[in-house]
Amino acid sequence: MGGMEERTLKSPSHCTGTEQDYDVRQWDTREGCEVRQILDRVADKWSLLAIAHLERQTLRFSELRRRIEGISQRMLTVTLRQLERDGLVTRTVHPVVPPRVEYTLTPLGATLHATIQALVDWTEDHQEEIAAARASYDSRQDDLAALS
Amino acid sequence: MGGMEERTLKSPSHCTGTEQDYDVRQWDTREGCEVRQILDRVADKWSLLAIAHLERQTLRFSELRRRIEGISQRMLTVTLRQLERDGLVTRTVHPVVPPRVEYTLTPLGATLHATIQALVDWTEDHQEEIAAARASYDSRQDDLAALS
DNA sequence: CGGTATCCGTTCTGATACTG
DNA sequence: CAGTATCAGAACGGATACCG
Repeated sequence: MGGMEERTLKSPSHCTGTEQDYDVRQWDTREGCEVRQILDRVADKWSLLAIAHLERQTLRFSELRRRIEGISQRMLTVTLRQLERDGLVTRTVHPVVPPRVEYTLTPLGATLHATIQALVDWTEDHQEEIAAARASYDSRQDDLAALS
Repeated sequence: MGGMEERTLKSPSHCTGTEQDYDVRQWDTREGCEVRQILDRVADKWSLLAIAHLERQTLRFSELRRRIEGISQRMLTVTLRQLERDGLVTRTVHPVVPPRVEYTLTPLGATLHATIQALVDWTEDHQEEIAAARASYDSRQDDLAALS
């Protein structure tokens, strides 16, 4: 999703500008819109998983890596750094050898967890409907293609 | 995010496989996991916006395009096709000239709207905290860099 | 109007190698 | 252990041109 090189904090507030007549207007695409930017981060695949796994427990880097199956070391590092920067995760380095680095949700991160869980729950609850819809759509497409 | 060329429906169910001892296990990264795949789609930037704008109203292609500022014609088409395939959006073609194509949320899509809105609301509610966290993190980084 | 097809630069991501 | 650095391939996404 969005890059991470922007450090433009031009319009920190609600992106009100050219008014439109819908309640979705606060979070559309305008340049410098904070909400959209944060949403991109928060709706990110790996971020979602990391936050979910950190619920109510502190985990080490390698523990997280094992739990989030399929994530590369690089992506886990990048994701955790972003979450740390956003104040959603705390990173604690214990000055021992070998190094021990622990990650925890901040209170802010904890509040996000519930919301994320709702999205995950929705997905679980409706996965069969979606799979069915896809199968149906695909077979219709196949039928159309067969007419050629 | 995820590509759209996979039509593998190998494990349509809950991704239970190599068991792990956490409640997040149902939606991790294993190959063929439906939940993760759907989540990627649903958490997509443009999908979110499209669904949000379609709440309680039918919109034409061009209307959607105007409302979702910054989306290209191609991305809108791609997004709407995905949502249609997933059974979240209905596409109705009126056989008139010039063509008139209308999009509506399906009942399934409507149930997703509430969840998405919760995520958006969270983002709006906490955007200042996040902006502050970022600023704080960045200045700390700058301080560190200054020591070189 | 509502697309589709194509080209192409940008971003993302995984693999690999190396380090304190 | 917990990274960082680098590189290459894949995916994303915009611009453009064309069509029913």
